[in-house]
Amino acid sequence: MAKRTETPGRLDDAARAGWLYYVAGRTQDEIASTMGISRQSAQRLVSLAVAERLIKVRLDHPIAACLELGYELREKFDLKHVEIVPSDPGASSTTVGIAEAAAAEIERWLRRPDPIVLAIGTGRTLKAAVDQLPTIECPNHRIVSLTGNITPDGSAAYYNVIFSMADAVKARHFPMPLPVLASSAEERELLHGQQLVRSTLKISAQADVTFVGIGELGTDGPLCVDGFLAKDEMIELMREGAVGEICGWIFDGNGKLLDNPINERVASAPIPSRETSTVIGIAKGKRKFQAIRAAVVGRQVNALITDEEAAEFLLNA
Amino acid sequence: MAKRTETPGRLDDAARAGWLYYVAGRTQDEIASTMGISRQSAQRLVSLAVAERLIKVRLDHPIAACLELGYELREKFDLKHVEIVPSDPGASSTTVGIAEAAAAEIERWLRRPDPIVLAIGTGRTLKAAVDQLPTIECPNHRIVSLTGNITPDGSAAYYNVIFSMADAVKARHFPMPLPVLASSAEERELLHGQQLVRSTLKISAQADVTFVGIGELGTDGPLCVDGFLAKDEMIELMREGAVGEICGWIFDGNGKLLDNPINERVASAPIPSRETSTVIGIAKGKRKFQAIRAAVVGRQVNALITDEEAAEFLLNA
DNA sequence: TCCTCTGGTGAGTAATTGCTCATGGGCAAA
DNA sequence: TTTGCCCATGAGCAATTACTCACCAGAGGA
Repeated sequence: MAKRTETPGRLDDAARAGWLYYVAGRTQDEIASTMGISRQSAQRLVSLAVAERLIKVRLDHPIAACLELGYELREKFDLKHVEIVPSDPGASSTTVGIAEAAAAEIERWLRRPDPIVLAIGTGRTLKAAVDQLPTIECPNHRIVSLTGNITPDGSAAYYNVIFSMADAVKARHFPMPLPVLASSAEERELLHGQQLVRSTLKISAQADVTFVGIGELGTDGPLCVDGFLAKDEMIELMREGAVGEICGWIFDGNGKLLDNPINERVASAPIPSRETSTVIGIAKGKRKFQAIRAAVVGRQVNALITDEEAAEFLLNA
Repeated sequence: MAKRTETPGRLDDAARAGWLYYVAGRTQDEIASTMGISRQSAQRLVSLAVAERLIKVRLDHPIAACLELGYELREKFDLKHVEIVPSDPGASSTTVGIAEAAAAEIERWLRRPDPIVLAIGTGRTLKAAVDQLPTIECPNHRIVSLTGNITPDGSAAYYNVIFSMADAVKARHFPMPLPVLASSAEERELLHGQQLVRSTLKISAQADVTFVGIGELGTDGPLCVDGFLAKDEMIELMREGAVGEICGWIFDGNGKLLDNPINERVASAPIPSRETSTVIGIAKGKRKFQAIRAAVVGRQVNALITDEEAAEFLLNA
């Protein structure tokens, strides 16, 4: 709140100093001498001009809107990191743009000198992101997959991204030698009891950063298309309120994991702690709006890479 | 001139860094670590953002002294609009400050919802102002150049600002496909008789608002430097009493257009009516004092954007 | 193929800016 | 008038930013 008793001329001086500093580009020393005051006073006037919002800065570039949205999202949902890429209204692709952004973010983590554990989920978006990665040598890091790499028919899952990642990144990789869905809760326990799986699960729990795609449900969503769930199972799930999934873990509109037989069969590692690590959800596109919102409000993720369109939805929803 | 070949992502990065620095108020160190680059690179991106004019700074406070001067000028010379910016005693630039103010004024006009015709002259000051414009969409407005865009040597005139304007502002633009000076009065008539030119001239006569630079004469003034007039022609003109020019139209100390062969060759459109529209002159600097005074007293303009120094001269002259 | 040139990088350093603290003047209340 | 408070001031110092230099990688031409 501006002081009522503010000397009337003082704001004027602040404006003048701010003008000389920001518009005319003089140093505070020069301002001090032309205004006949000490350097410190000039500094104070300049910062007063800023504090009183006399100085308006704006950025004339499309990115500005994205940064703005990102900032608001970070505040609203208490996220650790948000990245918004411009929407391309015409494009129907669910990966263009965010794949590059996600790749850049993955790369930033991998370039860290201190050893980290990077966990990674699955899905088309992540695959596209990983395909954007340059070759990097980072022998200190460990990369672990959260999801199994065996499909119901026994073949390797195409969208299991850890192998694509291994092509580009020279680091120790830990795939998950499991199907995505076990046939029963008991089978899952059995599988998770295996020595190899247990150690991989243990590593995944230590992840410093996790990249996951956020999947929408629906009979033409990835879980159905890729044959993990039958159509009637999907319909039943949606009737129970399910709106999205991460690594196979199905959650409702509030982002709570569903308490139902499917989730008991999910063989993926649990999503690493959102308390102690960064879990970055990656998704865009109208069909995923509800899933993204649920994942964020239910704190299945604590960081987000998405596009303008989805960001606006999240802010207004 | 910005490199066309600028790596496309680089300006994006610069914008991002600039936003983080100026809008979000982060330090360059923080920016460096969030963007995964070195501190020096972050600094470079920030300064690139400034250099490429992605960052627009504006002072949103009427400085009392300037307001006062503006009011007195408006009264004394019966002007429709006066804007005074602070003087920077040290600076030799003839554009710093008024360019931003002029850009703000142009923007105010362009943001009007009802369709207007905005006419624009030429010159370094106007160019600098237009470079400050953000991108605006205003399909309802028409923007017309008063001066030709062809130099004596046949190349496009650099300081013909309508093309810079077209980069920033999405509106219908009407350049003037003429030289600045015709070789003779007859040639001018011939040129002005062309259909295309006639329709452009007609639009310019309907201008709701006009922005023109006020040029000083002198052998190192713009008309000579840019090669429109030879030195001896200039000397002759000055002996006849010429002190300034607007769009090439040369006037004497009382602001009366000179009745001489040069003015008969000026191919620019006439300055739109000061009775029915707003014609804003933009100029500052000691060398232009006489030209500004003449333009104002002779009512070649009926509005003014200048600086404190010139305003004081006008009040005391 | 080699050379050159452009443009980017990191390091080091100088310049500039921001912060804290002790001081003192002005003003209102006692 | 005196007291006490507020806040502007200047100094010194820490943090931050800008600049220069030497070097490197890739593009393009001889």
